[in-house]
Amino acid sequence: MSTARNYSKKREAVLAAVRSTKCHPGARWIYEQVKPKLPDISLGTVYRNIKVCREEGLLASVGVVNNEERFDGIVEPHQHAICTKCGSIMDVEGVAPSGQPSLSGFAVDNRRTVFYGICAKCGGQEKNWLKKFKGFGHLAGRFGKN
Amino acid sequence: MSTARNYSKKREAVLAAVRSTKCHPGARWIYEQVKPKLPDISLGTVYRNIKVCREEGLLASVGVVNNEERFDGIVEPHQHAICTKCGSIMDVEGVAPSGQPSLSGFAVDNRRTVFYGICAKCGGQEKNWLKKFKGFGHLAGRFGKN
DNA sequence: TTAAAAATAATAATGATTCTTATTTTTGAT
DNA sequence: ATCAAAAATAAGAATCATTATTATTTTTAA
Repeated sequence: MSTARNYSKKREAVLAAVRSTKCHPGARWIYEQVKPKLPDISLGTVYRNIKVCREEGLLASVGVVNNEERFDGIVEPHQHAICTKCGSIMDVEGVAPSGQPSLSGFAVDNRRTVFYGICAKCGGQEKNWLKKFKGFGHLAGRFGKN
Repeated sequence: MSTARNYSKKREAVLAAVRSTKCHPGARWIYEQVKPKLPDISLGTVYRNIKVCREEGLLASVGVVNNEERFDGIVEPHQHAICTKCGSIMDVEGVAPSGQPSLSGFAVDNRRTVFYGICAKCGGQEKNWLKKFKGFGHLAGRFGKN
């Protein structure tokens, strides 16, 4: 039972805003983008229209960065790399990981494969987790499966 | 400047709870797990100790499901598959995606590659996004990069 | 033109997470 | 063991993204 939709200038503007950028924006960015053009739009309307457009397959969720959900107007299958330092999200051209043996029976959403890490601009080298801590040794050690 | 740590029975219990399961739990699950053994523990303490253990590299964040962050006590490199329907998180054995051309310069955190999709138990077949909507055609079409 | 359905603004509510503060534990040195 | 400084904690307030509610305005089909 597909819900009937009416025309809405604000929904059009929300979708246009997401489609206008490659930054994979969140709700607040979209709101601030549309606000100058349609000053009486409310943040709730942005959220509601994001939801509607997702239901229609016009938008896809990319992931959550800093507790904020980010979206993509390009719904063709592709992957994403998310920098956990600056929060930027980049498109990744590459093959879908369908071949992975332990994914058998799992229907991968090819629009939602995410590589987290540090982007080139932010340094891109691994963090060094090895430190010394007083009184902490008893918790370390024995990583991995027993 | 590594902060000095003192021993804490509660921190030990939090870490033990995460290490005791393969379900990749969230804060609330950990809290409910530890609560019977240490009845005066508070949820805030769970959150704080998750944070501390992450700083020490003893725990890793796996991703966010239903607005809840999920963790893993196995910090050796491996990937995860997350079912967006039931919220279950499975380990994925497979190669790291370092070879992807568009990831050059991006330091992938090999503990944080996530495949979203539908698990076998939940159906595992693709959703059909193609529907008809009244008054919505003007928003559809022209997917992908202009 | 009109009435039902859909969309909206304003605002309240929710829920996960973080912060604050007074109190309790831990620890190293005595 | 004692003591004081540093660290950890409980309780609850605060934050912040997101969702729900409700009265009002738009859209649409007849």
